[in-house]
Amino acid sequence: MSRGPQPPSLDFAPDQIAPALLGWYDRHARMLPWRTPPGSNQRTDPYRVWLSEVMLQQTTVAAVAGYFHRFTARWPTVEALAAAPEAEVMAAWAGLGYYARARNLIACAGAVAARGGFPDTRDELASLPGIGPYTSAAIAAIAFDRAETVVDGNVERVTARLFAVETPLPAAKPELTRLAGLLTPQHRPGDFAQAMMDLGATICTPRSPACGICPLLGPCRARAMGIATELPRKLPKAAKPQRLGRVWIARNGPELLVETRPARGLLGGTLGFPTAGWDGTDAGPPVAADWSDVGLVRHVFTHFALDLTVLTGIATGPARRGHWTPEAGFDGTAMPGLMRKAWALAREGGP
DNA sequence: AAACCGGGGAC
DNA sequence: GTCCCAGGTTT
Repeated sequence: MSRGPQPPSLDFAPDQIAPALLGWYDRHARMLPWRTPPGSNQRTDPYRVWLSEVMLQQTTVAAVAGYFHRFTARWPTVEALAAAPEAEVMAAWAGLGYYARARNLIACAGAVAARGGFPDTRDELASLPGIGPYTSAAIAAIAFDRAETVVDGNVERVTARLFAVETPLPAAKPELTRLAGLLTPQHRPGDFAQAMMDLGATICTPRSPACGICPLLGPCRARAMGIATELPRKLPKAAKPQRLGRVWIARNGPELLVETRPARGLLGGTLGFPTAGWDGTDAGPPVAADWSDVGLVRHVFTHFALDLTVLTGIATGPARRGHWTPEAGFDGTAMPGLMRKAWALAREGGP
């Protein structure tokens, strides 16, 4: 039988790592709203695991906690979430970013409710919208005690350092996944996955790892070599281009002109004010008005930076785009960060 | 394989 | 301010 490349000879046996890490986790696990404490036999609710893991994609515990509380208070079960109006879910997600996640969340809730609950295997989970290799392994391990290997950015960093993998990401990803698999125990795989992520978040941090208090200090090869802070190596990233655009904030008596963006693409499906010039469109004002330039909003997206000129005005004709909504009770927090900034500027300098 | 998706924290 | 971080889907 053909074998892949064998690991270099190590100073430790891979199966020694899980017991050491689990011992540390039993003492130092972070208390998180979606987590059941280590050792407790409390059942882990797959709905809460799924919701937290989707929210945590590309973001941090601190950013997610408030959203998680609001979602679970309002929609305590996946069936409740599946039954919610889409616009309410999008509004509750506003500010968290990557809005395709919210659209996939809604689609996934519908699929899970229709089949009578979450599947309990990684492959079935991975077939659901918005659930890829990371999230499927995390739910299978944490909620269903399956011995799946969970690989996120924390696990990549811990593993790269432990084994001193010097190949830059993203090319190193398959090797790091294979090495992480060598560490994954059959017993308590969910706690092990969470322990790896806690270690990466609190001790084995990107810039200033606290190696002195690390439970894996002994076996860590990068630490021994003095290159822990340099790993994982990454290919240099391209500079972000600068884009320019305009946003129009129009009033008509007590009403504001707002618009729901197309479901796909940039800020897809989110509420905001009509814009042009930065997102592939080049439309004129959405309504006739005597526009005043009240300033510039700067915002940085994943792959470009944006300077958006904010224009305010009193409508003198019918709206060509969007719809009028009463300004009284208008909730700026139902919009993404970019539109919140524009709205804040308009309230300072607008009519 | 590469491009497309926002926002927050550390420094 | 500037740098750095972080999964899934689509093409």
